Amino acid sequence: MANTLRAIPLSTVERLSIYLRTLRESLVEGMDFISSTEIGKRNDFTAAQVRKDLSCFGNFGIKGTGYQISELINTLETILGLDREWKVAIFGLGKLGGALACYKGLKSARFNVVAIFDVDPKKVDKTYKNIPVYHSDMLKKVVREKKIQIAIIAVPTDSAKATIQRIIDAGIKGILNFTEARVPYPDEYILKNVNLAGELESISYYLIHSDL
Amino acid sequence: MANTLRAIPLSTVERLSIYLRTLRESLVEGMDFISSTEIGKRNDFTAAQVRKDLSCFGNFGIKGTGYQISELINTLETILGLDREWKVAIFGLGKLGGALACYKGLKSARFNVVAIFDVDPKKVDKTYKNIPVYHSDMLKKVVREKKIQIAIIAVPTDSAKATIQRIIDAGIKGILNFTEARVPYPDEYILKNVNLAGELESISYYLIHSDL
DNA sequence: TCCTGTGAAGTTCTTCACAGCC
DNA sequence: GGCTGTGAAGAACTTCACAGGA
Repeated sequence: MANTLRAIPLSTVERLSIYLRTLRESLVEGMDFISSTEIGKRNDFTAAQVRKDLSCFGNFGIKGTGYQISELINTLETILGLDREWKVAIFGLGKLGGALACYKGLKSARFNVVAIFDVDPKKVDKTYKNIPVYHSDMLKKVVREKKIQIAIIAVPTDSAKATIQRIIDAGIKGILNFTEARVPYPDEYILKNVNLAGELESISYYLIHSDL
Repeated sequence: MANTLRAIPLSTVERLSIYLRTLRESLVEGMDFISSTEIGKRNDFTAAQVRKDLSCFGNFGIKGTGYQISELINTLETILGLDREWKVAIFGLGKLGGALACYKGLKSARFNVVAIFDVDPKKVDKTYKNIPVYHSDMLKKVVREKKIQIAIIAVPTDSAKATIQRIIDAGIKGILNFTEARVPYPDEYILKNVNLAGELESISYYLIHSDL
């Protein structure tokens, strides 16, 4: 059954993103319908997992046939909130911040970078790839005026904690953090950490512990 | 009890990285011992979780006192394989690849970028930040000569699948993939995906579904 | 007293297996 | 025959709660 927004696990939501990518890919390949088995095969999930995930939100499939691809794409985009434009700000115009500002995957997925913040006088009050660069002191004002909803943190480690705190205080509820700083945040916020060092460290762990 | 390398869940390994960061931080603060409660508090885990994770690998704590910080740092570094140098290659010298090549967190954690691969004649056969840049055709030869163990993928989407396949064929067993491509890989390999769009999509999901 | 280490209990997530429909 | 949707079973992970040592 369907359509509750209660208690969907994060892992399910993350898989929806992956299913969506697979659906777009198979649409490009000219397919009309796709089965849970095929979605699973392309991503190394079980078919039951795929069906269970989708059934959290409704009955989208046709028995004996599978899922109508273009329809399911629309459905998943709506579920994930990709049917609207999100206003994103990047904090820190270093190498990583610059790379993220240029990243094609963002714009194409309705994540629109409308502001960059930095503290370097040489960077501030100019534009970078047509995106205005503001001094971080302008945070609250710009966030209010531009209705920024999502922050991406790519500042140096030593200023990360303070930056995140100010972003929380400014009321930006969605935060993607590329730094190592960890900051407590209110329940109604969502803060996700991407930890490059941590990823490599678990790779290192498994490389030395997979005996064989 | 202790010290089996059986069946440690990925989530435990990933938390070890986080504990390690916390330990280094508290060492800098001048602490000698730290309790599971304090480690938990700084990262939003329960104390029992911290103790259970650590107890997978041995009895490192002192009852009534906690964990001796510098000792536990050494222990975790050994467990995670950070007591050796890892040779890393970056594939794709675009904005992201360049940012990763410069990233301080890598070198300081024993991940040494010893080669960059690209196909652009303007970039190949030069150095970038003192790291030699090779044409991707040289993959097998360079991997063998430099004993590269870990690959970071930052190539454009359309060449990603083929690149990853060639890296697998070349026998690099640890792969960190920043592209959207998904490729099946042998069991003894470890391939981790960092999906920026996916992270933002789950933020988007929770922003619209946290009623309140 | 304080804090660890850990069985047992509890919770959450995944897979199984099959009824029902195309 | 093929495939979905789903309750039930199973597996995996987390928390509880307490014995025991510093």
